[in-house]
Amino acid sequence: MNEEYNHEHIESRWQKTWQDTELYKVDMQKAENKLYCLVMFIYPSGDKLHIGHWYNYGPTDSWARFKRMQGYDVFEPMGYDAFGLPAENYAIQKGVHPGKSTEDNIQYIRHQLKAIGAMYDWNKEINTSAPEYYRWTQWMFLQLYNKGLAYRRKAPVNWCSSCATVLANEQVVDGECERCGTDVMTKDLEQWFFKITDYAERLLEGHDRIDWPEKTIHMQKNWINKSVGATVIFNLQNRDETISVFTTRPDTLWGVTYMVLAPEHPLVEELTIDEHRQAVQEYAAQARRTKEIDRLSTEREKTGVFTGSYCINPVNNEIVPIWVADYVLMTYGTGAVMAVPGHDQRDFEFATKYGLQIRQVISRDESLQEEELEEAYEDPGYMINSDQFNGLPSHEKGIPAVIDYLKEKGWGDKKVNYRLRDWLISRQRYWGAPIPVVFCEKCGEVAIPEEDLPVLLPEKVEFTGKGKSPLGTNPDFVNTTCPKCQGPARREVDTMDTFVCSSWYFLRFPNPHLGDKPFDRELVDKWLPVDQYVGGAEHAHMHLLYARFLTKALYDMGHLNFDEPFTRLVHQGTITNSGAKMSKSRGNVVNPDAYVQTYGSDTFRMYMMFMGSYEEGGDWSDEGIVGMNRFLKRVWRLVYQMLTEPPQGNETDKFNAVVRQMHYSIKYMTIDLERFHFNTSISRIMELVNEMYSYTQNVGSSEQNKKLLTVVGQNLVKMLAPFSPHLAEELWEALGQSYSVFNTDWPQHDEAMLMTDQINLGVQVNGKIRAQLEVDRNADDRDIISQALELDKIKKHLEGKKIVKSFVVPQKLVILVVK
RNA sequence: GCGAGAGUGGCGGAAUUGGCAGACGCGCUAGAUUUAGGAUCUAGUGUCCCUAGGAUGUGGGGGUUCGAGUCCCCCCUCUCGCACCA
Repeated sequence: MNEEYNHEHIESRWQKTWQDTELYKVDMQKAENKLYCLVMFIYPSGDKLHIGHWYNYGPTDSWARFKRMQGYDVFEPMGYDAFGLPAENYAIQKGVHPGKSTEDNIQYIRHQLKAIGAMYDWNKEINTSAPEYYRWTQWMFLQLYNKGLAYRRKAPVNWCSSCATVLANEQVVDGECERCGTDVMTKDLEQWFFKITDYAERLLEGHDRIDWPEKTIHMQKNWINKSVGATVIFNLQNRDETISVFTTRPDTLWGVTYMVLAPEHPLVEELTIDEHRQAVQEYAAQARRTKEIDRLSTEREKTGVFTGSYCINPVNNEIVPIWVADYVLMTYGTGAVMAVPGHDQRDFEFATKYGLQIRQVISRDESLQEEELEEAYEDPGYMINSDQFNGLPSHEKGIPAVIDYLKEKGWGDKKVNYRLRDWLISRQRYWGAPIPVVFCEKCGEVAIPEEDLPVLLPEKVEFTGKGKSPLGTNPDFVNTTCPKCQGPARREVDTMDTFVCSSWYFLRFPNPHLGDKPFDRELVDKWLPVDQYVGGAEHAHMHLLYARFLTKALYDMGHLNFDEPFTRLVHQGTITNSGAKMSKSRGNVVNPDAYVQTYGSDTFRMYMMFMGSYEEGGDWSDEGIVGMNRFLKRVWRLVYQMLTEPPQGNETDKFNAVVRQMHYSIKYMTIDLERFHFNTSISRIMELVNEMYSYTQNVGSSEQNKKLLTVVGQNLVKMLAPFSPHLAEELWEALGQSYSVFNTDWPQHDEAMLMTDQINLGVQVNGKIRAQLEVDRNADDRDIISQALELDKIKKHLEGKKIVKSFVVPQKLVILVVK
C-alpha cells in the first residue's frame, strides 16, 4: 500500500476492474430481492455533464450501493433521452446532421458518466433516438390510437415562434415556452393529442398509493384541478339553439344577470347582431392576438363587449344578455359562463364596470336579509330570491337540491370538470419519432400496422426552423402507399414530443435490446414498478404526469400488472451559482471535470453530498472541497498506519469509546442514508474516524486492541464504500479482504453497545443549566435528584429559596424549579 | 393576489417527541513538526464582561411552559409553486 492517497490511479483502476468483472451486471431473471433504482436519464443537449447531473447521479448511486450492501439485487441503468430540439437547432446552425451530433455527444457523455464510477449496467443502455427504441415509442402511439386515446383535432394550440413548434400545456410556464422563454401565442392547427383527460380521476386516485414528496403530489393535483358542480343549459331567445355552462355554484343560479362567452366560442359569430358586429369582431381579433400570459393575468382589468343577443334563465325565465369577454377561457369547461356578480368577484368587477345588474341570492346568515354589496359575497350562506329554495343553506342543501331540480326538469345535471387538458404531442420538428400514420385519399387517416414499424426517420431533409415540418421536404418519405388499400397516401410529417419517448423508458431498461416487443412482460412485471426514482422537481407536471398516464393506459390494456410506475420518488435540489440557476445561456455553468481531475470522483461526489440537504440543494462553492479531500486522505493514512504499525495488544479500556462510536455511527448513518440525508450520514463517519485517530494517537501500537481495531477498520471501509466506492475498494483490498467490498454485508450495530455505565446529566435550575452530574445509568430519580442537590454549583443557586418542583428527564436533565 | 417552505456563528450546515443550541466540515488563532512552503498533528474558536464564573444568543415583537430553534399570535425578508379554471 502506498503511503499517499492517489485518486487518479485508484479510480481508473477500479473502474476498469468493475467493468472487466461486470460487477454491476444484474441477473435479471434470477434476482430474488430486486430493487430498481432509477435516475432520470440524461438529455444530451450539448452542454455535456454539469454539476446538476453529478448532483443527481452521484448521490443516487451512493444510495443504490448502500442498498446493494444491504442485500438487494440493485438494478441501476442509464441512458440517453436523445431526441429533441437542441440537436436539431445545432444542425440548422452548423450543418451537422442531428444523428451525428447526438452520437458524438453521447460518446463524450458516456465517458463522463463512467468517471462518476456509478453502478450502471452498461449492457442496458438506452438511446431513444435509435430505431430499435423509437420503433416502440411508435408502438405506444398505436396502442393508444387503437383505444381511441390518440386522436387528431383542429384546436387552438400553443405556439412557440422561437422553437417553431406547438407545445403541450404543460410545457407553457407563465405564458412562456418552458424551454426557451419565448412568449407563447395561440394558433389554430390540426394536431395529435393523447387523451390524458380520460385518466384525470385515476391520476388523482393513484396519489394515495405512492410515496412521493407531498409538494409534487400537490402540484399534480392542482394541475389536474378537479372541480365538482353542474352543467346548466340556457335556451337562446328567439332561437332553437342552447348554451350550456359549467358552474360550481348552481345554488346561485337565480343571481345570473348576464352570460359570458369566450371570444373563441363557436356561437359568438352567430349570436352577434349587426349593430354590434364590428365591435365584437374587433374584440375577438384582439383577444386572439393577446399573449397567453397577458390573457391569463389576474391583474388586468376585465374587458368585454355585448353581442346584442339574449338567453333565458331556465329557473326564472329571465332574459339574460350575452356578452363576450376574454376572462372566459374557451379551453376550460364549455367556454361559456353564467355570470353571478353578487357572488363571484370576477363577475362583480365586470358588472360594475359595464353597469350590469348585481343581484344577491345568498345571504350571510339566517336572517335572509339583503345587504349593500361592496364586493361579491363568495362564502356559503342561505339562499334568497330563489323561489322555492329560499332559506336553504347554500352548500350543504342548496347545491344538491338545485342539481336535482335541474335534472328533473332536464335543464342540467351534475358535472365534474378538470383543468387538465389533453396532451398535445405533435411537433413540427425533425429530431423526434415520426408519428406512424398516413393519410390516404380513399381511406383517410390510417395507422401503420405494428409489424411495419418502425417508420424510419429519413436522413435527408431540409432544416428550415421556420415551422414547416422538415419531414415534409423529403418526397420519398411523404409519398407512400396506404397500408389498407395500397393506393397512394401521404405520411404524417410531424414528429412526437420527446416526452413521449421518456414516458415509457423505464419499461425498456430491463430488456433494452428486445427485438420483437417493447418489453418482456414477465421481466417487467418482476422488476417494476421502479422502487426509487430520483430527478428534478421541475418535471412534476410534465414527465411525471405523462409517465403515470401511459403506465395506467398500458395497465388497462393488459400490458402491465401495475399502474403506478414510480413507487418512491425523491427530488434532488438545485445547485445554483451565486444564487442563479446554472445554464448555458447565462454562461455560469460550473464544469465538474476540473474538480474530478484535481480531487477525484470520490472527493467530488462526497463533497456534493456533504454540502447540505440533498432535497434542498444550494449555492455552489468549492470552498470546502479541500476538507473532503483531506478527510479521505485522513482515512487513507489511518489504514496505512494500521498496516505499517499494526496493533498488537488487547487494550479495551480506552477502546470502549471507539467501539461505542462505531455502533453509534453505524446506527445513525444508516438511518440517514436510507432517507437521502447524505450530509449527516457522512458526519457520522467523520466522527468515527476522529475517535479512531484519538485512540491511535493516545495508545501505542503494541497495546492497541488488534482484534477490535481490525473489525472497526473493516466496518469503516464498508461505511465509506457507498460514498467513495473507488477508495473503499482499494482500502478493502489493502486490508487483505477479497474483492469486492460491494459484495459484503452492510455493518450492523448493537443497541446494547451504545450504552455507557455512567451517564452525564445537565442540572437545570429554573430553566438554566448550572452544573453537570455524572450518575450510574440505572440510578433512580430520587437518588439523582439528591445527588444534584449536593453539588456546590447547585447549592449556590438554591440559597434562600424553596424547591417547588424537581424531576429527571431520562438520560438528559435534572430539573429543579425554585422560588 | 393565493398556497407551501425557509430565515441558526465569519461560511456550508446539525439538532426523534418541546429537554444541555451550534454536531460535522470550511475558515481563523495558537502551539508542535518541517531548511522553507505545503502537508500533518494538538488545542482553541457564537457574542459580550472576562477570573473562577456570569450575562446574552436560533429574522423582529408578543405569548404558553420549569424549559421554546422546535408550539401559538402578529410583523419583516427570501425561495418555490399556482395565478381570471367559472
